[in-house]
Amino acid sequence: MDIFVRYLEKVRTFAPEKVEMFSKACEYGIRASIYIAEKSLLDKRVSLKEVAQAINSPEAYTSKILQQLSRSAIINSDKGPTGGFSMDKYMLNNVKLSMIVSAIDGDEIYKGCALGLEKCNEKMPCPLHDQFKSIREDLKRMLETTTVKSLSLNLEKGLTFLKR
Amino acid sequence: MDIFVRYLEKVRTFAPEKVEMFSKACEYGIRASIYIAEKSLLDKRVSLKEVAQAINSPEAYTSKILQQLSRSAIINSDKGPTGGFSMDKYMLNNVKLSMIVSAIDGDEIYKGCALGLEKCNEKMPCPLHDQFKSIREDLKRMLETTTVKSLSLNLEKGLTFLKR
DNA sequence: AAAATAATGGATATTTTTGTCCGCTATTTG
DNA sequence: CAAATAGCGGACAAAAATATCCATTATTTT
Ligand code: FES
Ligand code: FES
Repeated sequence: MDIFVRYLEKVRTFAPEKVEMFSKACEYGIRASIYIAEKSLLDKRVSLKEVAQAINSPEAYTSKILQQLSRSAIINSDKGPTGGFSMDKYMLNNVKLSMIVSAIDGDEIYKGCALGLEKCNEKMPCPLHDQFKSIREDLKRMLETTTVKSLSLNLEKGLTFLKR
Repeated sequence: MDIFVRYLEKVRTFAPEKVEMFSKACEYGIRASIYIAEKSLLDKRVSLKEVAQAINSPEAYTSKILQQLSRSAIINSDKGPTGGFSMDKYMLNNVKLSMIVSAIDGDEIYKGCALGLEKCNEKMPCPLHDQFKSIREDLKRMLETTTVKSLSLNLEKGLTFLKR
């Protein structure tokens, strides 16, 4: 079976280069939020440049994503010297990953059909519906129960990394 | 919280339109395989046109995907009159979804990091690694244990649908 | 008030993915 | 062997996602 997969590797001339669970924008958004949260725990604001360096993301693109998170009231942004991005106490204690994902990728991840049919639909399920449902629910539950704060605490302890 | 999400809906001016677990190519590939398998169970070959209609996909694009599956030896293709696509007995009984996904999307879905770091890595895990791992493993197990045949049998029974 | 700083918003560019077109090859039928 | 059929392969086109540029706005410091 591993041989089979290796064989496919060579033959795969067509199709996507990368396929990930979240969009790049969302990945940057989550990583940035965790970094901002970590610094906010120490009452520090961070500039766009700092964020982009910390999470190893393109600066200008990251700017767009932070704007989106700011508009969604998940993070604060302040202009001018001493300005930058931060997360206030309330958000620090309450923001779940699901909010960031919703703010950037929308709720397709929850409502979408595994096989791309127009919305997941119990009444006319696609062939993969049953098998997919529980996985999607696990993912949803995970995103809805995981706080950004808990992730930033692990980061601070040096247990996890935002870039390599 | 529901109000929060609805609020985001409006504010969401930036970012991806659709974010799905598999690429479109892979979705078409899986749906096509299930359809071809269903017909092959009745010893019928199907043309590209039939497949595209059955799964409601763009014909020319579907052609590319079927070529890929054919090169990967998952389905057979025959030229000329009476030609078309089919799945032989062996494949019919042995093809798992994971093989189709590997053939089209590659194995990024198994190896990739949830937050987009260069490959998932136990030694230097991203902040979401632990939470993500079990979900990814569930997904992997599901794909590796689900046969195309079983899905096509449910389809034949009218329990599931390839288009709406 | 002027200068410096940092985010913002809009336009634009690049890359990737998705989708199309069309002449070619192989196969079957008559 | 000619005609019809059906997939193949390469080039091309459109759409979406990702990424960049730069002038502007808001804020702070001097
Ligand atoms: S209908 Fe496809 S996942 Fe529910
Ligand atoms: S390192 Fe990110 S998922 Fe394993």
